[in-house]
Amino acid sequence: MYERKIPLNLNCGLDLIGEVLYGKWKMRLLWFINQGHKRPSELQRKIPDASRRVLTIQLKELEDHELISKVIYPVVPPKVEYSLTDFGKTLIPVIGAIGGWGDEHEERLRSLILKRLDSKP
Amino acid sequence: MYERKIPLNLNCGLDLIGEVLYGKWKMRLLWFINQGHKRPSELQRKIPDASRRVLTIQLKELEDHELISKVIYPVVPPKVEYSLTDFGKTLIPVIGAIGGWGDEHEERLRSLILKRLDSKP
DNA sequence: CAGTATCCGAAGGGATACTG
DNA sequence: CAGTATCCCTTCGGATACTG
Repeated sequence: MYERKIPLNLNCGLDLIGEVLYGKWKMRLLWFINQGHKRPSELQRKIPDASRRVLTIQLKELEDHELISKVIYPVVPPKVEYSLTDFGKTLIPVIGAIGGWGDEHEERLRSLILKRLDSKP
Repeated sequence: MYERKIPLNLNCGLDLIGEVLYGKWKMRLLWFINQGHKRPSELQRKIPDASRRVLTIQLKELEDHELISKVIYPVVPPKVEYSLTDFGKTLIPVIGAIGGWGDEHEERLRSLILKRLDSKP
C-alpha cells in the first residue's frame, strides 16, 4: 500500500480539485479532448512543449480519476482514443472559467510573471 | 537576471493562471483573505497544515503578482494585514467555481484519489 | 502509433531554530 | 508577532532510447 511522504490534504473542495488537476498539462489535455482531439499523437501535436512520457502519465492519472476514458482499437498500427466521461464534462465549465480569466488578463499577467522572475535571485 | 531551468509556458490563459495560482496554499490564502482573515497568524490558524515559512513565501508571490497588498503597521508587537487588490478580487469568482466543483463532488473525489494511491506503486 | 525504462536536475515544500 | 536561514527530502517533469 502506497504511503505518501508529503502529507495529503483532502479537507476541502480546493484540495480535492488540486489533486486531480495538478500536473502541468492536465487542464489542457481535458480541454483539447473536449474539443475532439482524441488521439495521443494529436494531443502531442497540440501540446508540443510536453514530452510524450509526461502526457502519457497525466492521461493515465486523468483516467484513474475517471475524468476521461480510453478506448484501444485492436489494429495495426495501434489506435487509441480518449473521451471525456460524464464526470469529466462537468469540469469543462470550470476550466473554461479558469482559462477565461487568464485570457482576459493576459498581458498584465505575462508582464507580472516576467517582472517577478527578473527580480528573483 | 533569473533564468528558469525548466521551460516556462505562457502561451494561453491556462498557462498564465497556472503561474500565479500554483503553490499548494495560494487559492486558500486568497479565499481566506477575501473572507476577512487578514493577519498572518490568523491565516496560519486557518491553514494549520502549512508551515509558516511556506505561507510567507506564497503570500510574497501573491503580492508580487499584485493579487494582494500588504500593510505593515509600525507597532510592537508587529502587525501586518493583507487585503485583496481589485485585480485579486476578480479571481474570487474563479476560485469559487473551482472550490464549488470540488465540494460538489467531494465524496467521489476523495474515494477516487485514495483508490488511485492505494493501487499505485 | 502508442507506450515504457532509465536517468537526472529543478523546484516545491517540510522541520527547526533563530532574529527584530 | 512576523519573518528569515538552513537543511534536506520528495516529487515533478524533461531527454533519450527502446519495445510491441
